[in-house]
Amino acid sequence: MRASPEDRDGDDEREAAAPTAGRVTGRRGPRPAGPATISSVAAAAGVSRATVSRVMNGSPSVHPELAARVRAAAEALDYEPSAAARRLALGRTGTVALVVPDLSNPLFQNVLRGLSQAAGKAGCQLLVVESDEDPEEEVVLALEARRNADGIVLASPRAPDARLRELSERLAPFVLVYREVAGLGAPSLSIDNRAGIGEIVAHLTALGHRRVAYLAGPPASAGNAERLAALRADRGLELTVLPCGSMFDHGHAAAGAVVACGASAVVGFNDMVASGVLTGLRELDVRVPGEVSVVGFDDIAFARYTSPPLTTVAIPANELGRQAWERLWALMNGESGGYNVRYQPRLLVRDSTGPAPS
Amino acid sequence: MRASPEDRDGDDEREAAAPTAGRVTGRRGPRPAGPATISSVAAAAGVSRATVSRVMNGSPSVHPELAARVRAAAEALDYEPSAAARRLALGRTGTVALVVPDLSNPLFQNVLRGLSQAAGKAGCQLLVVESDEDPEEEVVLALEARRNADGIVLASPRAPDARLRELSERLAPFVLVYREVAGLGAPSLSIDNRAGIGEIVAHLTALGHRRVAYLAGPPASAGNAERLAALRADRGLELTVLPCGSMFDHGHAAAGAVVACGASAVVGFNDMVASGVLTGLRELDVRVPGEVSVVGFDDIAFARYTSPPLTTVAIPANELGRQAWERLWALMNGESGGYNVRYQPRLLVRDSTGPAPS
DNA sequence: CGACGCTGAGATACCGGTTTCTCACCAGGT
DNA sequence: ACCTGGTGAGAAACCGGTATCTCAGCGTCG
Repeated sequence: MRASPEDRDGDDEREAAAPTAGRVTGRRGPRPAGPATISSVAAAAGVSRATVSRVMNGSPSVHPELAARVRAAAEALDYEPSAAARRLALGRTGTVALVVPDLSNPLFQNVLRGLSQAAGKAGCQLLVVESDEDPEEEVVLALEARRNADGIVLASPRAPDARLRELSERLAPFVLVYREVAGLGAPSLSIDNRAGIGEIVAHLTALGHRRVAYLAGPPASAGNAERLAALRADRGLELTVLPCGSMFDHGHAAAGAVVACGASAVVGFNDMVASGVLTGLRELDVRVPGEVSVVGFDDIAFARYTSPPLTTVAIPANELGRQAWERLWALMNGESGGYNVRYQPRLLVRDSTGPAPS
Repeated sequence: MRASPEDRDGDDEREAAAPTAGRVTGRRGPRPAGPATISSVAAAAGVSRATVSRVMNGSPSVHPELAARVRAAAEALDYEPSAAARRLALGRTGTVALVVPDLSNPLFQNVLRGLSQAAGKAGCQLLVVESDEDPEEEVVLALEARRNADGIVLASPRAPDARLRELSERLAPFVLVYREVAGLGAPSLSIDNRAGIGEIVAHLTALGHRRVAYLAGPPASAGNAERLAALRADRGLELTVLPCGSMFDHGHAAAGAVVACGASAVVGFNDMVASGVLTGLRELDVRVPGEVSVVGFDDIAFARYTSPPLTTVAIPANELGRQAWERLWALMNGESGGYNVRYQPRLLVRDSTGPAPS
C-alpha cells in the first residue's frame, strides 16, 4: 500500500533513486516493446484506464470527442484488449467445450459442426477434446476443459451414471448429447434408439426376415446397449449378436461371420460397420440385398453412396449440435435448459434391403 | 446498483468498519460461497498466498511439512487454481487454435484429429474454428482465435498470399497446412499436388487413357488450383474441366456432364466428388472401370469401401496434424519451426481404374 | 441564491494467480 | 564473537482488464 507513487503508467516515473536503480531508463521509443496495453493507450490519449475501457466497450457515457481521441490512440498503437485479462476480470471465457470419445466418427463430427456453427454465430469459441473412449480419462479431460470454458457439452460420455452425477456440480452448466442419465441436473439430447430399431425391425419383418444378425458396437457405448436391448426385446426375431466395433474395418472383417451365422439380414451398429460389411459381402460374392439385406444406423453422408445405397435410420446429428448450443446458452444465462429431448430417428429405405430369400 | 448487499464472497467477512480493513478475518464457514481461491487456501493453511502457489507448482523449496498442510487445506476446500488467473499471470494460455474452412471435409477432420491427439499428449488444449470458406471472415476469426491461444495452425487458408504476409506478425507463432506461401515467416506443411497428379496421369496414360475430365474443386482452394495446373501442364492429355465442388453431391450431380464430354477417365478434385460420380455413373448404367475410369484424391477412409473401391492418391492428413503440432511447439518455445515440407502423395491403385475402352 | 440532481471522467479496488524482493534465521568459517 | 552465505517464507508488485466509488462542474428548481 505505501509508496506506490503512481501506478505503472509507464514512462519515466521510475527514474527515482530506487534501490535497484534505473535499469530500464528512457523507454521512449515509439513501440514500448510488448504489445500495447490499456495503460499505454490511456497514456497516449491522456485519459484514465477506466475511460479507455469504457470506450472499448462502447459505453455511451463518454464524450464523443474524447472517445474519438481514445480510438485514435488505440488504432495508432494497434491495441487489442488482452483476452486473458478480460477473462479474469469478467469471470467469463467466451468459450464452450465439447468432449467426444472419438473424433473420427461422423456422428461426433456432425455434432461438432453444428455446435461450432451455432456457437460461432453467437461469438463464442469452441474447445474440442477427444477422450479416446477411456471413461476415466474422459472425466478428467472434461473437468479440465470446463475450467477453460463457461459450459461444456458431453457427447456420448462413456463414464458411468454415478460418476456423472457425482461430477455434475463441477461440470455445470453442461448438456448431455447421445446419452440420458436419470436425476442429473442437466438437459440431455438423445436419440430414441428403441424406436429406431423398432422401425428397422418392422421393415425387415415386413420383408420376411426372421434370422437377423447384429454387428455390435463398442461395449462401453450407451447407444449400442440400447440398440442391442431393443433388438433382444423383440421375441419374433432369431437374433445373433456378433461383436464388431464402430469402424469400417470392423464391419468389413465381420462379413465372414455374417454369412456363417446364416442370417438373412444384418443390422449394423452404425453406418460405418454396415458399409464395411457391404464391401466384405461383395468380396465374398454374396449378393445384397438378394441373399442378405444390410441395414445401418445414423445416415452418415456416405450412406447414400455405398453400393447398393444403404438402408438406414437417420439421426439429426447436426441438429443435436445446434440444440446443444441453445440449451447450453440458456443455462449459461441462468435460465432453464429445458427438458430432455429424445429425437425420433427416421427410417430411410434405400437399396440394401429386400425380401428375404425363400 | 448500490447496496449490493453482499458481493460474491458472500458471508460475513466484510462486517468490519474500515474501508479496506481486515477483509480476511474468520473465513470459517465450510463453503465460503464461491469456489476456493488461493487466498482461502492460504488462510486455511495459515500461510501466505505465495507459499500456496509454490506448493501447487511443486517448488522444491517448501518445507515438506508445510507443503503437506497446504495440500491438505487445498484438498479440503477442493481448490483448483483459476485457469483465467494463471493465463494472465503466466502469459500463456495452454491452448492452440486450429482454423479450417470446412469441418465436414475429412481432410480437415483428420488434421484436427492428428493435432488434437498430439496437443493433448502435451497437455495442451485445442480451440477449433470453422471459417466457412470465406477468406475475409477467415482472417478475422484466426486473429480472434489467436488471442486465446499461444499459437495457431491455419489449414488450407483461403486468404490471399498478401493478406497472410501482412498478418503474419500478429498471427505468429503459426504454421500453415495444405498451403505454401513464399516469404512467410512460418513453416508450412503441404502436399505435392503436382506429384500426385503426375502419378495419376502416369497411371491413366499407361492404361491408354487420353481424354480425361477433371471435376474441379472450390475455386478458392489453393489445392484445387495446383491440381488443375498440373493437369493442364500435361500436353499429352485432352482435358475437360468440369466445375464441380468438394462434396458427394457435387460429384454425383456431375456424372451426366462426365459422360457427355466423352472422357474415358475422370479425376475428381477429391475422394468425395469421385465417390459421388461413381454412384452417379452407376445410376446412368455406365460401367466403372469398363467404360469410364474414376480416380480420387486424398484417400479418405471411405475410399476403400466404394464400389468399385476407388483408385486414389493417399495424403497423410493425420500426420500433417501431428507434424503441425511439432512445428508449432518448437515455435512456441522460441526454436525454429524447421523448413517447409511437401509430402509426397502415394498412388493407391484399386478397382475404379482400368484400361481405356478401345 | 443555495440546495439538489445529473453527468462525465478520474481514482481505486478488485479478479486470482505468479514472481521478485526482502528479511529473519541458522550454520559455517576465520 | 562477527561477518558471510544460504534458505525458507512472507510482503508486495505485477499481469491487464472491469466496475464501483468519488467528485468536480454545471444546470435547474424552489
